[in-house]
Amino acid sequence: MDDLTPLPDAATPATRDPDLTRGRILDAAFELFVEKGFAGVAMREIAERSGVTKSLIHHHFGSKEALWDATKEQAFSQYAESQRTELKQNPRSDEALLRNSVIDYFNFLKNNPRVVRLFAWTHLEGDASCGEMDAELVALGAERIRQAQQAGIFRRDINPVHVVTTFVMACTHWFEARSHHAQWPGIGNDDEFLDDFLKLFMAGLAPSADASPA
Amino acid sequence: MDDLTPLPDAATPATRDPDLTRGRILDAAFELFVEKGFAGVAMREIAERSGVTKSLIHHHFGSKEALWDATKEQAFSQYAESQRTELKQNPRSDEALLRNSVIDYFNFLKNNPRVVRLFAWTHLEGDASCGEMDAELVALGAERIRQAQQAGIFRRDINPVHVVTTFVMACTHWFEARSHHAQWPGIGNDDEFLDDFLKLFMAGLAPSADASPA
DNA sequence: GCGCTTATTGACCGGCCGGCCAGTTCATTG
DNA sequence: CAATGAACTGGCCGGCCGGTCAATAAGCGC
Repeated sequence: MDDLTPLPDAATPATRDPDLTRGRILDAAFELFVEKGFAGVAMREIAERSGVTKSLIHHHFGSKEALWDATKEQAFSQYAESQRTELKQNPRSDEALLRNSVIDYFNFLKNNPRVVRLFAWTHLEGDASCGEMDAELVALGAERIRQAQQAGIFRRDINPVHVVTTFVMACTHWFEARSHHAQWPGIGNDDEFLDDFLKLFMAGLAPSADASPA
Repeated sequence: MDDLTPLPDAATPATRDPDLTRGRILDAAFELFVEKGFAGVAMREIAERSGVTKSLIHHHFGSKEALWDATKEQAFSQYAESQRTELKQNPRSDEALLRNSVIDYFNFLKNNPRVVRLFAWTHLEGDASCGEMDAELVALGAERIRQAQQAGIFRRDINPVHVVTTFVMACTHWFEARSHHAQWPGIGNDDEFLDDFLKLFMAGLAPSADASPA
């Protein structure tokens, strides 16, 4: 039955496939929620975009809020998995690792603008679930920095969690607030900003000559 | 029927006062929009909270969108004035000025969480008006940094706009995404984070020993 | 005092909202 | 081959949405 299915594309799958239907609904919900936020999207829109009846969405997800939760959970679990693998593939703790982590995180956000927006909506909701998910990644990164501090690679008088927090927030807000600073005179593009931020960040972390160890 | 109205306090001003009415509507709209966003608020709620009829809001502002625009404009003009006076009161260009600017901006956000949320909603809308308003302030700050660079106080190989951008974004996101990182293990409170960020930031700006002038 | 303007009201509108339900189609399975 | 249950549909519901309108009441210049 799957031999020459020429156009199973947008609508009307050749055969019933609840998993695929669920996925199509989630995809449409993701796009629309990310674009307009929970309150700004109508179930009818999601139904229309996913090529499915409104009733069917309720059948699969129960309610609009449950669909929103499912949307966030799918997106965030993908995000967490992507970040975790990236973080764990290099177990060494040095300056280059941190620099590359910043670059990787920055590029992830650059390539996943919808995840950035989803974070922003979630923050405004006060939903802490995405933060809990990040806690593990941050703890991992902070531990690497702590090791580098003890090895004398980075200055010791800064909370490693705040090091991670600083670069995560600077990168995230660069993309979240793009419309805010896009027109500022003299501002550079993504790569130029990343370069300058890395200069500031890495130099700020270097052990200071006059710093007295606690 | 209106003989013994015992409580004229919150509502029912003794006499008609359209300016005060406008203000009450704007206050209620600000609180609600900031809390739930444009799409999440019903005109009926604003009417109820401000002690005014829904029709009266339309009389004064025309439409929900116009009220939203008026709300943003009022809040942002207050923000801009507050920041401008703070920035212009100290014309010198040195390390202490930048440090104090960061502290002032950080504390402004800390004391005005509703402005922070309004920025976030506005960014998600893609509305660039608040960014245009900030452009003037940023240009002013960047010029100060450029002067300090030429005086040899800061390293010269970083775009001054990116210096401002970095601290603005780190501070803003600290408050915007509080629900995200509030539960991270080992993270400090507002003042501890500000201290650590300033250490990183100021040390990162110091002229590097081995930097060759362009 | 008398109008004129305008602030203010409450009732009302068409339309859209999320959700529900009775019914139909389909795949599985015993 | 039933028949059972899940996938799926169209239509409907009560209620809320933003907005309008005619009518009233209060300030204000004359």
